[in-house]
Amino acid sequence: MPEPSDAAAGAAEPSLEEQIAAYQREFQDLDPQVEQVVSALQRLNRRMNVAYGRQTATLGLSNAEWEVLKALVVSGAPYELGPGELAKLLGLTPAAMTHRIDRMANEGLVTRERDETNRVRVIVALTHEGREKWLEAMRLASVFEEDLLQDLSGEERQLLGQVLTRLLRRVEDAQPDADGRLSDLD
Amino acid sequence: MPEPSDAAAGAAEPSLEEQIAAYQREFQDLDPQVEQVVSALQRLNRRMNVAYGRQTATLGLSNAEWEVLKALVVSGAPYELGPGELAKLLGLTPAAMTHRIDRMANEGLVTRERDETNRVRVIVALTHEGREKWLEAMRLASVFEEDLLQDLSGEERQLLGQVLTRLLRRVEDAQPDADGRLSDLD
DNA sequence: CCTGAAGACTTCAACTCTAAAGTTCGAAGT
DNA sequence: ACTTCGAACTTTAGAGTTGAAGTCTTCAGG
Repeated sequence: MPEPSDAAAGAAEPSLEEQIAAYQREFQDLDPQVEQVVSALQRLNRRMNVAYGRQTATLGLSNAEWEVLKALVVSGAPYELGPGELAKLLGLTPAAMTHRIDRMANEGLVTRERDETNRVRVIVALTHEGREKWLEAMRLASVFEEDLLQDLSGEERQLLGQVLTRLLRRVEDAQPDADGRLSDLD
Repeated sequence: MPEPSDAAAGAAEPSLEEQIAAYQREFQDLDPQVEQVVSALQRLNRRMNVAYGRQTATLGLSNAEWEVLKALVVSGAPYELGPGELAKLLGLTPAAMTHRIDRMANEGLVTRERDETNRVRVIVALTHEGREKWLEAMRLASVFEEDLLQDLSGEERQLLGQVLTRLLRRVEDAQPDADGRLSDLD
């Protein structure tokens, strides 16, 4: 048996510390404190997304579907949006949204109808089943988030929230939505 | 001229506050403090990724290519890794990495050769041009990051970095890499 | 009215990723 | 040496995305 010639075996992901050390080695004028914040933030976010993905998967929901459900719920009653609106909110092209809605309509998560008062528009509406799925996913997510922050004191949570919000404001002010479609949904 | 019948026009992305309010309206047992942290974190991260994407694009680099370059640089001299290693590090399938390397080799960012001591392995090596591209991108990124954190005091930066690192550790301990390929690279 | 322009959505072709099968090579056991 | 097994990579088929072109509808002006 050829021993796992550490091709894919030895490519352990570098720890956060190792990675930061590597950056400093390769690029001297780098503030380690800044890099610590940025790298931890990005890595944390990725791990969280993986966790969300696993959870929604247990409900038979893809991340793509989860995002559409979220957008509809956040929009509030009557939980209706057009494909174009959804595309913009999720940061997809309208074409992609057309197909995504196809699939979700087939699964009964949403309905698609033409708006009779303005026949150019199409209305995508959350079904009861779609809303239930969202609720289930939300329950899982909130447990996970609560657990994640468990070790933080109330004060730390507050501070963390405030600082992150300040940073967010700074980015948003700096990039005034330049191209129209930024975002995935939270 | 049909006036922008607010189909895609009126779908302004909800502000962070609006979104959190919407979640609470639709799902009562939600800790607003937790949600503030999580939502700000996710949104901030997305905006940052958009910013990185714009920057690397000005260098004629896709985000995909940027990630491969990062992995190679972080691996240290001689800046060589196998396709399998890269795939694992970036959280892609080996198949996807094969194609990505094809493209990057065509553009001269990396070279691909068979390892003559073990002809099963393939060695992907950073070219001089690839390293230069990485450096340019890194310069842009570090300026952006420095600017982002500009309003934070040294103390705040330190605290933020520590808290995020604690959270990261918590996630990583909880999901011991379950399926083998988690991650994009930071 | 009829025409032209612009909006909202869909269709189409090209691209990238995943999952699974296929190919090639190296290391043991016999 | 021969065979077999496993590892590393590539190839192939299918899902999902983008960008561009196309369709349908509405509205404004001649």
